[in-house]
Amino acid sequence: MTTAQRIPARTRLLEAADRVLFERGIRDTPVDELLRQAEVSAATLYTHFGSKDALVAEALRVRLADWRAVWDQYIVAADNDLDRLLAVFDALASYRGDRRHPSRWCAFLAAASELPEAAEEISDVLAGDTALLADRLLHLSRPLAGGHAQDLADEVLLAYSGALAGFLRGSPRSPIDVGRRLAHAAARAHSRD
Amino acid sequence: MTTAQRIPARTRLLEAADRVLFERGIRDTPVDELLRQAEVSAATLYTHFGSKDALVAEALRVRLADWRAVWDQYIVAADNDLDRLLAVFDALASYRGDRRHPSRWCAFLAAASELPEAAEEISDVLAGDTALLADRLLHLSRPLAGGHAQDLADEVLLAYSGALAGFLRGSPRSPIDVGRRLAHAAARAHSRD
DNA sequence: GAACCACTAGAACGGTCGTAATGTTACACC
DNA sequence: GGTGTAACATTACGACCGTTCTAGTGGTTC
Repeated sequence: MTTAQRIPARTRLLEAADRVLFERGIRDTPVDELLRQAEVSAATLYTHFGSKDALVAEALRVRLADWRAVWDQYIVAADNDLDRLLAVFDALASYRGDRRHPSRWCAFLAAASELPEAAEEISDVLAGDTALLADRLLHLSRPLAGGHAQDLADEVLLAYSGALAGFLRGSPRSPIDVGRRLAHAAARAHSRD
Repeated sequence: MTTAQRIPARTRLLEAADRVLFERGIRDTPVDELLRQAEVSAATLYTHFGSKDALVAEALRVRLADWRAVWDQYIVAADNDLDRLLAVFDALASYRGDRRHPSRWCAFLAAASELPEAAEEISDVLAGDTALLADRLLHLSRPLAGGHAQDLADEVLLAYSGALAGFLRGSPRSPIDVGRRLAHAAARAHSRD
């Protein structure tokens, strides 16, 4: 015990936050629960982060960076334009399969929904997630749809968001598969003309 | 004043709930705000509904019924199979345009996201919404996709959910238009084979 | 060995929220 | 014209939550 656990308190807090916050719900997770999970005292949390909101924001930023890295891998691994565009669904499947980042549906959309008037710091991360998705999908759409790249990108982003919302509905069929099919159909529709 | 407002307290409460709850956020709306908006006393709320949760559940049930009715109209008004399937987007645009039912994105999905461990009564309404959508879309998909009707229905439901999530992201392009296009592409893809 | 550091445990504060209780008013019906 | 019912305004209670405070511990550094 003591500090022989080596992992610093700040890291343990962020990991506990990532593990609990988006699975149980941000509002439904009291600070005490985070303290218990991280095996950290209240004073430590407040010296490191200043507030629960700030910890939430930081946990979201970490998630966004992790997610971006996973997505990167799948884009690089794909070997044609279509697969590169659809890689976002493979990355999502992989990210959700990783038990270190559990989540009922989507951490960013959940934050937006649960905390409508959250600190700007928090809503900024959702904006960052959306911007990342929009920018990349637009870029990946260009070789497939040319002048209609913006339309295709919008459609894939919507299919992606729909897949996430599908988890909230508890769909019997895999939302990721359905979303992928949908994006595929959109890509074919745009590459035909 | 007095009871000369004719509209009974119960109705005023439900209307206020519908007006405020899903725009401001269910958890972010304290009971006092509902009382103020409905011009009703606390005792009246608790004699009529018993709890805030029960009022929320009832407001959701009313929404579901209203939404179903609007959707019905658009299905009836459509004059071919494709338009009948896509009517869900026109109905959504109409419902969201109605100022009497404001909502940041979707009342049912928001309830599921904001109240993860809500009373069963509440999560039942989300299940009811999903079931309504799934059943109807499957039925409407059959004349278009035959044996692949289930796939098409899944895809349209996902496009619909994605459009709703699009409002959370504050998309610059109209999520409903994008969702409709996506559903259209899916329908064409399935009717070709 | 003293000063500092990151951390711990636990209690306490201030605020908010859902809910219940209390006492009052006014229309509606027999 | 008296009674019942529905609604009224206001206050109080009890729980919970985010945050702060107090006091203390163990290890590292000069």
